[in-house]
Amino acid sequence: MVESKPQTRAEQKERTRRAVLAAALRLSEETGLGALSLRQVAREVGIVPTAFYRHFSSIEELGLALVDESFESLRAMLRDVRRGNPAPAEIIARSVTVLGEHVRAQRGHFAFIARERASGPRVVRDAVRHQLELFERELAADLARLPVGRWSTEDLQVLANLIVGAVVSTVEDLLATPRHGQQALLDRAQKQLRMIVVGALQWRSDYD
Amino acid sequence: MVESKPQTRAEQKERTRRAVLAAALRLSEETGLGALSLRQVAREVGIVPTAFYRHFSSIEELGLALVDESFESLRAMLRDVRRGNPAPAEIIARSVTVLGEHVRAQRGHFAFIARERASGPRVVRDAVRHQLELFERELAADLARLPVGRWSTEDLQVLANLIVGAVVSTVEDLLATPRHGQQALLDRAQKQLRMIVVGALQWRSDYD
DNA sequence: GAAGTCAGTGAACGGACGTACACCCAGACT
DNA sequence: AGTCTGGGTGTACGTCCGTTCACTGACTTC
Repeated sequence: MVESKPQTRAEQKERTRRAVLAAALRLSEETGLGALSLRQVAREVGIVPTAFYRHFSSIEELGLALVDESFESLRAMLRDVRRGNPAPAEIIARSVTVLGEHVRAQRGHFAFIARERASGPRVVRDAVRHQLELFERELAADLARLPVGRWSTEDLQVLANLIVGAVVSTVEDLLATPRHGQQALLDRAQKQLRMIVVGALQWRSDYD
Repeated sequence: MVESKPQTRAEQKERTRRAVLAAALRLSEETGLGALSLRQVAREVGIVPTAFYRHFSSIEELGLALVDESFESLRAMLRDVRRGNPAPAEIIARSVTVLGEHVRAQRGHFAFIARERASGPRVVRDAVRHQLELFERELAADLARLPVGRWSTEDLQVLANLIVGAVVSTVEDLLATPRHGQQALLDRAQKQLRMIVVGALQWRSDYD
């Protein structure tokens, strides 16, 4: 591997590192990270197997880097939703639209999270679950800022967990569905989120 | 392998077949089915690798058998919920309790579904997703029979999908949580299901 | 411009894998 | 009783794997 004009050495290293991450993301979509071999990744990138060690000491460590990368995509999505300060009534519709766009644009990252959350090497799986938990808390904080409803902290957590679960489930379905069927799934998700919010609002006054 | 007193030949074969399935279920909980080797399974069962072929022609085919087995567990759970004709107001509480019991008793099957739904070999993953879809429809039919609410067929599907998603998500959390923390997850699931149902009931009158 | 650093090379290893094949021998069939 | 059937055995193969080691040569440092 030499790959065109590297300029500085650090720059070239970073370029290869990114190529390794991209290759691993692509290949693991077919087999899962746990069944991915260091040699496959090296072959895909066009380097010799031993060169892999210049960047990561194992597939697991590479996996942890992919967790970081993938959750950066997820947070970018949240930022994209918040951008433009949508009115409360529009938040759900906007969120679902943005979700569809980001899943299409960053398919690999979303697929990685959905997959490795349930099946990766233990350390990777735990990292994904931990990050998802943080993400849930972040969402709960966002919900707390809404001018509608006055939920208790605990109810907010439960609600955020329910929403994240529904979204992850939607993402999994999106990933398994050809382009032309995806809008129907997004419409369904919108309906579900509305149901959840309506239920949560009612909940407070009726059962709490 | 010869294993004590076989009696008839078919009986002995069935016994080995079950041992193979059990071993594969146990081992795949650590690595995922996609990273499971035929030799590992054979070693665990105590037979020579080539004897594996007397029962399955590949790990994938074994996986499909595990899909059947696992969904049989899932349906047994549904039957267990229905048994005793719980009053509408108790259905959620009873369902959640039964869920907890069955996840504990058939941990392997539930873990298999949760895992391979997102990560298995393609044919296995598709089989799991297909079975889950059938299960959703079955649940929708159950919901339609309830004396509360009058949902449209489409809304029933959407609602069933939301419920199944929430339950699967709960199962995944249960599987990652030590015994003493599981009741809290079940309580949370109960709250979430109540929110969903309240929302769905409200939904019909407000938005449909 | 000499010395040093380090991403990438290439050969080699021991081990695990899927699968082919010839074989064995206890239960089933006639 | 004699033959057949088929689950399980044992050996052997070619391939892929992770990891070791000594190396090279372009960029960096002084």
